[in-house]
Amino acid sequence: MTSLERYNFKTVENKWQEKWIKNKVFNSKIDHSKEKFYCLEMFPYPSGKIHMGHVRNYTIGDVLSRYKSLKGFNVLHPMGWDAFGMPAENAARENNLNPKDWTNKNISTMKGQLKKLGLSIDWDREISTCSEEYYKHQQLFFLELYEKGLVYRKENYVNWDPIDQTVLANEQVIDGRGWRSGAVVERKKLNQWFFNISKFSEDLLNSLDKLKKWPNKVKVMQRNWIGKSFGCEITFKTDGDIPVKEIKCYTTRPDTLFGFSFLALSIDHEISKYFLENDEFQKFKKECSKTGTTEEAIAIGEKIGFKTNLTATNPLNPNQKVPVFFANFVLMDYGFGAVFGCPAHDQRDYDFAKKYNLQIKTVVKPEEEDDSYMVQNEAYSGPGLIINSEYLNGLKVPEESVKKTIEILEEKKIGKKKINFRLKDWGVSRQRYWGCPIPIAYDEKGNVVAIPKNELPVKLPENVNLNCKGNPLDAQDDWKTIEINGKKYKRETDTLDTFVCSSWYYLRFCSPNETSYGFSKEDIKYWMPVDQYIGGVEHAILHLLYSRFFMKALNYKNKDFEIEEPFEGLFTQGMVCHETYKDKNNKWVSPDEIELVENQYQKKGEPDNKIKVGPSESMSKSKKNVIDPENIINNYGADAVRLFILSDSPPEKDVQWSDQGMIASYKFIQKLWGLHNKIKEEIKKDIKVDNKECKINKFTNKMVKKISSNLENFNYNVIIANIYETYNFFNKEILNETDSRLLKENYIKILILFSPAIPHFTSECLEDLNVRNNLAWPVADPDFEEDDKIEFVVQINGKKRAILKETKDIDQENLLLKIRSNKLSEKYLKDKSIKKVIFVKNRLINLLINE
RNA sequence: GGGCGAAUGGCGGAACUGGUAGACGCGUUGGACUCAAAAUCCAAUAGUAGCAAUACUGUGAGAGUUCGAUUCUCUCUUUGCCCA
Repeated sequence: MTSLERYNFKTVENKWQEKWIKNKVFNSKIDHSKEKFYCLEMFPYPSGKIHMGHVRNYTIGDVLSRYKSLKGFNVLHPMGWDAFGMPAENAARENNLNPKDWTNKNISTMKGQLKKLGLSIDWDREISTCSEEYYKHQQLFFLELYEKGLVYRKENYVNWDPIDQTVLANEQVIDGRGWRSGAVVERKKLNQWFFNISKFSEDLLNSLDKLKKWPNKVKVMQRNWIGKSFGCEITFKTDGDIPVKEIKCYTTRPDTLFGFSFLALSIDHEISKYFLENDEFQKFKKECSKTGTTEEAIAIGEKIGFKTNLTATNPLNPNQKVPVFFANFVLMDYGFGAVFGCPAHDQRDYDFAKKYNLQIKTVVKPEEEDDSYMVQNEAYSGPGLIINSEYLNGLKVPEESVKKTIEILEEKKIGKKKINFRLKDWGVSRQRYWGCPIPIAYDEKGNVVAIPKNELPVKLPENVNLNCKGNPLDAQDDWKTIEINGKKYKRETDTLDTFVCSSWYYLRFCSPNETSYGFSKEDIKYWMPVDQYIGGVEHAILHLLYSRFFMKALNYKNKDFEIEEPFEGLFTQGMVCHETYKDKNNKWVSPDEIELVENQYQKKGEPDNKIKVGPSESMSKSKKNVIDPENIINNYGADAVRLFILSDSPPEKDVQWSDQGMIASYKFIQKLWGLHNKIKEEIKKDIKVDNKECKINKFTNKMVKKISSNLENFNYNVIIANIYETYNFFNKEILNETDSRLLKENYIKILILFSPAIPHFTSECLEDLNVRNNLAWPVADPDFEEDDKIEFVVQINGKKRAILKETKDIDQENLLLKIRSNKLSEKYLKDKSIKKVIFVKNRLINLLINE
């Protein structure tokens, strides 16, 4: 390529991508002489094509990986596919395909697209969760956890779609209806497999403190999710027409016990067995099943109750007897499925009490109110003092009151202190075909038997009819029926939640080819934990919590497994957003269907179809505000795309897609190429200039420091600004006579500094200068760190009045002398006395004078 | 309702542990090149006043600490996310 040609990104990028793959540049192996760095981005679901979110995620990870490699780390940077899941099953059903074929086709498309981005990935470690080589190990883990007692089966409520005969995930229920069938979703009880994640609640909570390199935001979310609460277990004495003498309940507010006005039970509470024959109760139960299973649905939905003939006695006030209800807002899996209602100080209880005309007694007042304070139109749940509660009166809410009341209850042997967690066990059963089969079978009586380990994997049958109702595996009689030791069994037909697959994939990357087990001890000992994990904040809770649980579960009763936390560092990147467009019919329109005519968007070729511009939102297919990365890469090149996606916003924040910004990045690469050729010409001239004050050395050293620190702190947008700054500097500096050797030396350093962001371009330039091997991250040279002259800010009474360029390390007296001999003095200091001088070395001087 | 964050030019954003606010980019304006346009290059670009030097105002609002606050503290407003 001659210097006059434009930079041909297609040729250059292709050339380097092929070279990198051919020479296995990014392949990693254990090397104990080097410090390792495991960089992992959340692996993609192979939905068809990559989207801009992927581009951003993987560019961020790639910049980091390349930087760490240049710093001398032994970097592991793998990629794989979260390949099981619903979309494959749906797409296969619609197009009459096999989910496996659909998935594999997508994987190959997306792999090609990722390669075009020039990512420094060790593709030899590629894994796919839908492959038998992967999921057989997962089945073994399942059995191991089962043996350790961390997996169990129980009946649980699910969202049931009566038309499709299938279980729906919460997000598949839209306005109470199935997303596909439109049928009103029911609550149904099904036998499901559970991972006992709640066993580790305390541990999952406490070890969050050890995760120093996690964003605080995510830790807070996980803490809230785990939801540790200090409360009290109280036993209420009951009377009535059924043989129940006491009911246990859990509360975090025992201090409001004098405001007790009803007891509410879950419809699944054990005493519901006395109401099996009661038609009214059955009707009520049906009514309850109409509200979804999510906490949100319960919170928003109307609170309804069913009054029993039982009464409960207030343990602190035996004269008070209150009614007992079944209520739809009480969940069986929180506490004991029973709560005591104190309407004055809990909004939910307040709404319920209003509806059923129950007593509302105020027992907490805000500090500034007097004792006659009464709760009016809404519950008061803030801090204050206890009132109307005999011996509890005057206690500070909540610091003293909760603790003190628990002590009293414990003394009276009515209740005891209890710690409760909101975190529930993880239901992993899914009634679907395209997932990892659960390695379990049942005998005729329904007894559970584990599939013998030597018969793993339990493979998914290949040719199934996906168009049947319910789980397709259920209809596979020949697959279902098996024989173990001559006895007949029926297989479990549920498959595992795909979150299980992604809970341990980072281990598999350490030993992708290990056949006997999911990973080898030696491999994970070297590579784990993941030093930097990068992905969307939308996984802040589930995926990250499940992965953390999986490590704890593998660790449990296993001395060999030494890893406690999978992800040492976490970075959550923001989304890629774009304006949304609607046409005159209020239909979403994609950005490439519109054109700008006289400052007004219209649909291409339809001048009367004006487009309404909506707010910028995260790119999504449903709103059509997507930009296809492949087109963009083809038009502008991977380096330009990488440059743009990094440049406009800090990586943790959302970024606005901008066509103009994209074009600017493309043009900038061209400008850089022009500069490269100018520099090359300069170097050829072999100029010798003896100049110790060489600006170029100072500048480069400053950039080494800046870019290194910006890389360390994920200030990737600032790095791009640094690159522009560097361009501006060299473009000017090149006009001056510069020593050729120094120019070359510094320019090579600069190219290395640029290389994490725009690797194809810099590789080409370095090769063009005959620089080939042993590239290492430059180190700032202390000789050139600072200028000899420093700009001092001169403030008079705190206001900036001038900037003086003076020698470094000048002291206060000498600087004052300089100021006195300056015209400044005439203007501001004449006839004034200096009261005080504030002197900050090598930075600023502030003179306080009398006005 | 509770928790965690955010607010800086026309726009995206920068500013080390309190020390020159607005780096860098986009956009806009003017100029060069061109028959013309595109592309490219050069210059200007927080606001107000001024020919200018310069002065004053200015980091959501209000207070406070300080010689000095975008940065620290308090109150408020708006807004995002999570939980209820």
